[in-house]
Amino acid sequence: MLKTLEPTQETFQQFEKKYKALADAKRLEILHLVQKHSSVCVCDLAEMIDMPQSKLSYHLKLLLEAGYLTVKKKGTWNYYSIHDEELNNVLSPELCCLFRNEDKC
Amino acid sequence: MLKTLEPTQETFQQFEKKYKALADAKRLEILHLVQKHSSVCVCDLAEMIDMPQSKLSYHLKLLLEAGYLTVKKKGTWNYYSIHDEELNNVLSPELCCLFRNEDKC
DNA sequence: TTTATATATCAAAAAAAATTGATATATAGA
DNA sequence: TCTATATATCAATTTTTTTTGATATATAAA
Repeated sequence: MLKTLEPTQETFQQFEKKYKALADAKRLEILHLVQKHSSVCVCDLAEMIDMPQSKLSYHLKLLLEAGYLTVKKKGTWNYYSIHDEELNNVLSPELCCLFRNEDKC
Repeated sequence: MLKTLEPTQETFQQFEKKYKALADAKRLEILHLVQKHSSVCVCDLAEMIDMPQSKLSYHLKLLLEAGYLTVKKKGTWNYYSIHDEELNNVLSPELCCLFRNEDKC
């Protein structure tokens, strides 16, 4: 059908969560760094961004819960990567360039 | 030049502000309602969204400062409208449909 | 001029989010 | 097995954001 459905309260709440995760300079920097390195473990990232580990883990958790990151465990290390589809759903194409490597950028 | 510039701390802070403004279900609803009505005054909007006027003015201020809205004064009334360009800069095309009327939606 | 209405803003209180330091768990390597 | 490292999580504190009710300002209408 062609008709646009009226967004519900729930819709707005879902986007609130998505945007809240992006509403922090440090988390945006984290996303950018993760993108740049494709896959990074917490300790390396903590060094790059100069942030205490527990703090970083907190921010990673928010980004993860919002769907912007994925994790893979390797031994004691947790490697984080960008979840492109989720980011693309939310960000304008111009902004995606900040968080993805694309030919067109 | 073709090379992508590294984003600075300042860049991330600017986007933090942009996303913060969107990181609230009520503000998203406000944006949607303003879009739907093209141009609305505070008192009408307050009724539509069932929100005390001072609270609404607070949220309108944040959206205005983030650049997503414009105001026009007519007598005692302040009419708010969507600032499309700003929204488009930040939102994915799919999301813009929530806040704009477009042929393709 | 007086009265009523629309709006923004302010200060105080409440609520939510972020930071910190400590600790628990799991794994790798000696 | 023992030790060291990577990570997540927790409780307490601090910071930021939101809400509330009151008030000031401006305009319109009587």
